[in-house]
Amino acid sequence: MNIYDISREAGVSIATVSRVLNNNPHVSEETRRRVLSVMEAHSYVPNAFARGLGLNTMQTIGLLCPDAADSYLAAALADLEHSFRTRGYNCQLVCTGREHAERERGVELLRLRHMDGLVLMGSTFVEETDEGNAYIREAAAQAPVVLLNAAYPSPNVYGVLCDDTQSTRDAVTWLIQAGRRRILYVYHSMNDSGKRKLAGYQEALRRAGLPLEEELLCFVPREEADVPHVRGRLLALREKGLRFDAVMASNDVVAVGALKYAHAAGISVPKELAVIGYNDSDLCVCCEPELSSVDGRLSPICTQIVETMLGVLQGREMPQRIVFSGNLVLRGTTPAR
Amino acid sequence: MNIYDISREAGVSIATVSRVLNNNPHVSEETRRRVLSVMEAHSYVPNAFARGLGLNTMQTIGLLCPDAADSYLAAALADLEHSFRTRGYNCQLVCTGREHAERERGVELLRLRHMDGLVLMGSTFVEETDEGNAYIREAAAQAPVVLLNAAYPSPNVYGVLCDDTQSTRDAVTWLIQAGRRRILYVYHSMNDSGKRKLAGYQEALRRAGLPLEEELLCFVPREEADVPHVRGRLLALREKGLRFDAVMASNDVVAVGALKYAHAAGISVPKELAVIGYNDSDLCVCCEPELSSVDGRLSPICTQIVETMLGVLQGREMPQRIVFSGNLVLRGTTPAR
DNA sequence: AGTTGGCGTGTAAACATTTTCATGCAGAGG
DNA sequence: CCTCTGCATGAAAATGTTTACACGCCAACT
Repeated sequence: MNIYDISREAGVSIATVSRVLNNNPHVSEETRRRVLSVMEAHSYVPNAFARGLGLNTMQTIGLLCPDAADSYLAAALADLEHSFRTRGYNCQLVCTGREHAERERGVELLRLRHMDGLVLMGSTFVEETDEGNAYIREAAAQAPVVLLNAAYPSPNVYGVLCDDTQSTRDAVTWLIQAGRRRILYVYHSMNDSGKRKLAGYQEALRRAGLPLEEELLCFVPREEADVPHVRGRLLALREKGLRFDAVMASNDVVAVGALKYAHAAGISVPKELAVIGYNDSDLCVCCEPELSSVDGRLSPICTQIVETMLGVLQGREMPQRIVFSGNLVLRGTTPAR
Repeated sequence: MNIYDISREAGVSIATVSRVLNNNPHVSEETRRRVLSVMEAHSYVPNAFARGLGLNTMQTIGLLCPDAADSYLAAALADLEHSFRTRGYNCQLVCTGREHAERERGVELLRLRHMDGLVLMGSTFVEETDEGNAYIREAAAQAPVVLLNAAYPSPNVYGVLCDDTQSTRDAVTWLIQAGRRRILYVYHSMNDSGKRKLAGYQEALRRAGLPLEEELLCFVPREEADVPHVRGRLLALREKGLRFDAVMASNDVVAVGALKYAHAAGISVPKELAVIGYNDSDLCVCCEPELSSVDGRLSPICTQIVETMLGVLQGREMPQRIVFSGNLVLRGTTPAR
């Protein structure tokens, strides 16, 4: 069943059928009805590929996700896909992993499958050097690129993000005002977002007039950023005599590791140790006590990503960088004040 | 840049260029090299839509996911996408939600976007009645449909699943052998998989000669299948005087709710209350004590789904139903024996 | 020497749309 | 009555591939 069969049966030309298909107003009501009824009768669906060839688009957005199993990114995935679909776009999922080569290969699909735009999910995609980000610029030369919680100033590249510096600064400042003085910062990544968070931690201490102690910075490589590893790591630090009365974590999983550490070491939370996570994920409410965390505003970020992408695709001028401010969500792992 | 430009510049016909593109062996080494170098020079990429039109496929699989934010499905998503991509297929993500109409609309995209196959992620998709599953049969008339952890006997529909009955039976039997007699079954869904799990619970009791007590079946509607709701629900049951020494849960989140209940009620786990979850998700190791759970074999299931799909697409005969048996993973919420 | 077969290559049709331009017709205005 | 305008419609070109078929050439048989 193609447009010719329909046109023949309806006694019109294929141009008219096409017009009906595309809701072109230059068709008489009667003709439109006749054509539609023939389509209905054969439950005709236009060929997507031919349409793509003619229009040079199949209304597809590529969602590049370093790890769909990560709860933060999974939530973003669900949100983005749903919003794009209700706006008439479908999403191609590409789980790239975090290696440069993998990400580059993922971006390649933009060209190979001729997508209309790309969403790079997470600041994993943005590297330190300009050469490292060459692949983003190349992609942006083909179609608009929108970054989730990251920014990279370059033509046709847009960033929608949470002000991680402010959020982390606020959280750490809260801890300081609650009387904590030795705040361990446990972080799992030094990508764009990771750096912004660290800066926030440092700013908070500086503003409070506290010293920046090197030994209170605890880096955990991403592969070891799981609960048992973090727990073990903190236990080891304690063994070595390090003392701290609060933990600021770069994500919720790491924070849970800190809670586990406290439990293992017989340290009471939040009395002896306060803990704040990041992302306000489902995990928080599963903890005992429930985990205080920073809400990274994922939902408004996703909404804005879709808005930005569609705006650019419609030729509108869009801001290249949109920042939301995070909120501290207090629960059981921070003391009452 | 199209195939004509390349052919002109390389001094060959478009057929030859196409042959080079498709690794057709009927091209002399010299010609192939010349064509390739011209392509390279212009960094030519064949038009995906035209190719789709010619070949009647764009090597795309539709992944229909009721909820990408669900950790079980998110893990499956990552696994499936990666496997399909390494096998040359790309994935279209569609987050359908669990409503019948939404799912039906998702399946519609199979036709509209001309995908090569559909993976329905979760037994949510399979309904009780044959009329309810009409949309699956219609989809299967267009392209192969593979169900994740569900089965529906119909032509061109394939199911890859975990033997939930056996797994649940084993887990409950373990609890019985550990001396527990009043085992509360908390479940959040009565779809295909949910029913199989419940059957396993009942079988275990029957085989052990224990009575099936209606009051020990605790159904929690899906919308309330989160930690605080389950916790509240169990507290209410306790208020009403119900006593139980173990909880078998239909997923890990529900199990965490039971742990929270125990904590709130001052009940010690696993001494006074044993808890077993389902799916062996990341959550397990975040609990205190760590959650014992049933490994639903998601990874081998995903691998097999891809295998089945590709097999069918290559015209091979594939089994319509493949079952893996689950494993009980014992951690801290079950007593030592 | 003539036939056969295989291989490299080219021609042209097929794939199913969209879109531009032309055409015919009806009604309005001079 | 003629012209002009606007609208419904159609013819044909354009989109960029794949592929069936034909052709010519050379080597290997008969």
